[in-house]
Amino acid sequence: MISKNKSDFFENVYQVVKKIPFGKVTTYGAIAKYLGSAKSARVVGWAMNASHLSNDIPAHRVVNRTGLLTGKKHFFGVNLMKQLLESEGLVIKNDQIHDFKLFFWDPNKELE
DNA sequence: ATTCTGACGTGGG
DNA sequence: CCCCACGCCAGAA
Repeated sequence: MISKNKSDFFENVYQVVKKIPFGKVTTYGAIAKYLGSAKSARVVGWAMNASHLSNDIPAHRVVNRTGLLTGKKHFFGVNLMKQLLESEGLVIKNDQIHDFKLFFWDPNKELE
Protein backbone atom coordinates (compact mmCIF):
# COMPACT_ATOMS: atom_id res chain seq x y z
CA MET A 1 0.00 0.00 0.00
CA ILE A 2 1.46 3.29 -1.00
CA SER A 3 0.12 6.16 1.02
CA LYS A 4 -0.25 9.51 -0.67
CA ASN A 5 0.40 11.65 2.35
CA LYS A 6 3.72 13.27 1.79
CA SER A 7 4.44 12.84 5.46
CA ASP A 8 4.56 9.14 4.66
CA PHE A 9 6.94 9.64 1.77
CA PHE A 10 9.80 8.10 3.66
CA GLU A 11 7.62 5.19 4.65
CA ASN A 12 6.67 4.66 1.02
CA VAL A 13 10.30 4.62 0.03
CA TYR A 14 10.97 1.92 2.57
CA GLN A 15 8.07 -0.14 1.28
CA VAL A 16 9.51 -0.11 -2.23
CA VAL A 17 13.10 -0.70 -1.19
CA LYS A 18 12.06 -3.68 0.87
CA LYS A 19 10.53 -5.21 -2.26
CA ILE A 20 13.72 -5.06 -4.26
CA PRO A 21 14.52 -8.71 -5.00
CA PHE A 22 17.84 -10.29 -4.11
CA GLY A 23 20.53 -9.57 -6.66
CA LYS A 24 18.65 -6.64 -8.14
CA VAL A 25 19.11 -2.89 -7.84
CA THR A 26 17.12 0.22 -8.61
CA THR A 27 17.59 3.96 -8.67
CA TYR A 28 16.50 6.84 -6.48
CA GLY A 29 14.71 8.37 -9.42
CA ALA A 30 12.77 5.21 -10.22
CA ILE A 31 11.51 5.07 -6.65
CA ALA A 32 10.65 8.75 -6.66
CA LYS A 33 8.74 8.33 -9.89
CA TYR A 34 6.88 5.34 -8.56
CA LEU A 35 5.81 7.43 -5.60
CA GLY A 36 4.56 10.18 -7.89
CA SER A 37 7.39 12.61 -7.28
CA ALA A 38 9.73 11.91 -10.16
CA LYS A 39 11.62 15.11 -9.53
CA SER A 40 12.20 14.40 -5.88
CA ALA A 41 14.88 11.79 -6.24
CA ARG A 42 17.00 13.63 -3.73
CA VAL A 43 14.40 13.13 -1.07
CA VAL A 44 14.65 9.40 -1.65
CA GLY A 45 18.29 9.72 -0.76
CA TRP A 46 17.30 11.47 2.43
CA ALA A 47 14.88 8.68 3.17
CA MET A 48 17.74 6.23 2.89
CA ASN A 49 19.76 8.35 5.23
CA ALA A 50 16.88 8.38 7.68
CA SER A 51 16.42 4.63 7.24
CA HIS A 52 19.86 4.21 8.69
CA LEU A 53 18.22 3.07 11.90
CA SER A 54 15.93 0.53 10.27
CA ASN A 55 17.61 -2.78 9.60
CA ASP A 56 15.22 -4.16 6.99
CA ILE A 57 16.14 -1.58 4.41
CA PRO A 58 18.55 -2.91 1.76
CA ALA A 59 19.83 0.55 0.95
CA HIS A 60 22.82 -0.92 -0.88
CA ARG A 61 20.44 -1.97 -3.66
CA VAL A 62 19.64 1.66 -4.40
CA VAL A 63 22.08 3.58 -6.56
CA ASN A 64 21.95 6.61 -8.80
CA ARG A 65 20.83 6.42 -12.42
CA THR A 66 24.26 5.51 -13.74
CA GLY A 67 24.65 2.58 -11.41
CA LEU A 68 27.33 4.37 -9.45
CA LEU A 69 27.59 3.66 -5.72
CA THR A 70 27.28 7.28 -4.71
CA GLY A 71 26.06 6.47 -1.23
CA LYS A 72 28.75 4.03 -0.23
CA LYS A 73 30.38 6.54 2.09
CA HIS A 74 27.24 6.55 4.19
CA PHE A 75 27.71 2.93 5.09
CA PHE A 76 29.81 1.73 7.95
CA GLY A 77 32.79 1.33 5.69
CA VAL A 78 33.31 2.52 2.15
CA ASN A 79 33.63 -1.12 1.08
CA LEU A 80 30.50 -2.44 2.72
CA MET A 81 28.05 -1.37 0.02
CA LYS A 82 30.23 -2.81 -2.70
CA GLN A 83 30.72 -6.09 -0.89
CA LEU A 84 27.04 -6.47 -0.15
CA LEU A 85 26.26 -6.10 -3.84
CA GLU A 86 29.05 -8.44 -4.85
CA SER A 87 27.70 -11.00 -2.42
CA GLU A 88 24.46 -10.80 -4.39
CA GLY A 89 26.20 -11.68 -7.63
CA LEU A 90 26.79 -8.20 -9.01
CA VAL A 91 30.07 -7.00 -10.40
CA ILE A 92 31.40 -3.66 -9.19
CA LYS A 93 34.14 -1.89 -11.07
CA ASN A 94 35.45 1.33 -9.60
CA ASP A 95 32.19 1.95 -7.70
CA GLN A 96 30.30 1.34 -10.90
CA ILE A 97 27.92 -1.59 -11.38
CA HIS A 98 28.89 -3.60 -14.42
CA ASP A 99 25.96 -4.19 -16.81
CA PHE A 100 23.82 -2.11 -14.54
CA LYS A 101 20.84 -2.31 -16.87
CA LEU A 102 20.77 -6.08 -16.62
CA PHE A 103 20.29 -5.89 -12.86
CA PHE A 104 18.03 -2.88 -12.86
CA TRP A 105 14.73 -3.50 -11.13
CA ASP A 106 12.19 -0.86 -12.04
CA PRO A 107 9.30 -0.60 -9.54
CA ASN A 108 7.27 1.15 -12.22
CA LYS A 109 7.38 -2.04 -14.29
CA GLU A 110 7.79 -4.80 -11.74
CA LEU A 111 5.15 -3.43 -9.39
CA GLU A 112 1.67 -2.39 -10.46
C1' DA B 1 12.15 33.24 7.79
C1' DT B 2 16.41 32.66 4.96
C1' DT B 3 20.26 30.09 3.13
C1' DC B 4 22.86 26.12 2.13
C1' DT B 5 23.62 21.36 1.38
C1' DG B 6 22.80 16.80 -0.50
C1' DA B 7 22.69 8.77 -1.16
C1' DC B 8 19.48 12.72 -7.79
C1' DG B 9 17.78 13.60 -12.65
C1' DT B 10 17.40 15.98 -16.89
C1' DG B 11 18.84 18.79 -20.62
C1' DG B 12 22.14 21.58 -23.24
C1' DG B 13 26.78 22.29 -24.99
C1' DC C 1 31.36 10.52 -22.74
C1' DC C 2 32.19 14.84 -19.65
C1' DC C 3 30.90 19.22 -17.55
C1' DC C 4 27.59 22.69 -16.13
C1' DA C 5 23.23 24.78 -14.59
C1' DC C 6 18.77 24.24 -12.90
C1' DG C 7 14.80 22.02 -10.45
C1' DC C 8 13.29 19.36 -6.79
C1' DC C 9 12.28 18.67 -1.49
C1' DA C 10 13.69 17.81 3.42
C1' DG C 11 16.52 19.15 7.18
C1' DA C 12 20.20 21.69 9.58
C1' DA C 13 22.24 26.14 11.10
